[in-house]
Amino acid sequence: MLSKKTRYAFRALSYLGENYGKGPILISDISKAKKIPLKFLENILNELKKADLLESKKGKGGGYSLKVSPKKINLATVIRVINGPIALLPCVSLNFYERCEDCDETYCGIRKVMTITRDATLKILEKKTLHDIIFASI
Amino acid sequence: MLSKKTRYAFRALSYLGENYGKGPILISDISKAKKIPLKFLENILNELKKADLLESKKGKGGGYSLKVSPKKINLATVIRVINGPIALLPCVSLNFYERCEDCDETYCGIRKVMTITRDATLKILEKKTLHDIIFASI
DNA sequence: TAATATCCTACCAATTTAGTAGGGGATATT
DNA sequence: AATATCCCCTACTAAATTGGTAGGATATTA
Repeated sequence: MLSKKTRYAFRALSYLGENYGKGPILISDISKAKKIPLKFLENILNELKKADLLESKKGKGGGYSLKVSPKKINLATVIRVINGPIALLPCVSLNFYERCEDCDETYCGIRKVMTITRDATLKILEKKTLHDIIFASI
Repeated sequence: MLSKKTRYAFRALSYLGENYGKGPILISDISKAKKIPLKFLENILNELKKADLLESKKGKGGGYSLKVSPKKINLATVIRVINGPIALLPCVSLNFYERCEDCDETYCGIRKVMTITRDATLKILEKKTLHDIIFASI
């Protein structure tokens, strides 16, 4: 399950995507529009910025904006930044790999299935972008 | 990510699958063979029993055994019993559905993607069985 | 009735989640 | 230069979840 924080991230990014090209957007605007607790949102946007998905500007006229077009931000990237691994087991994660104790990976049946599952999931989440979720309703 | 408990469940079920048809197996045997803390395993097996995947017998000569053949126990079922929802959002879960607040499901783009993801995942996890993970190495 | 083995209730420490509080620092305007 | 604006950073906290442990109750067999 994705955390509430991740769902907030998607909603905030959608708002920024809808306003892409219009200059910096205030945290407080996003907070109001998407009903996300302000200080929590501050934290989320900052993490997305550190992950290079957003850029920010301080002072009057400042705010956050997408660093690249909504078509270039895929959902797998967002989930990894805010939620963590996409795979169901650490030993099949591409970005957060951790070895299993007491398990020979070559012969582990669970690992084989979880690898297939990971690939199927990634095929979708890496293809779908912010643009897709913004304009899904049309 | 699947919990440690779920991974224990898979390992315990694999052991029971390997010994299918041999009568009741002791919790302590599974615990030793698969290196799972005894009392924790007790709890896990009991939950699997309540979910109708195992049957148990008390007293001397007792223990746990699979209620049906390893070919009839799919991984999605096990995950749902021990880990919970398979979907990435409650609003797209088939077995643990919960409505989103502040979201029109008909037009929610995130929901659409997460539905596709869920279906792709289930297609694999509902098809793969205990038998598959036991004999994956061959 | 004694031994065996599961079942049940309750507890516990560590970690994660979902925030809140408050000030610091950069920027723009007046 | 002063001030208002707005992001940035550190620290704290309550509640829930995770990963167990302890101990006795209950059922079964010999």
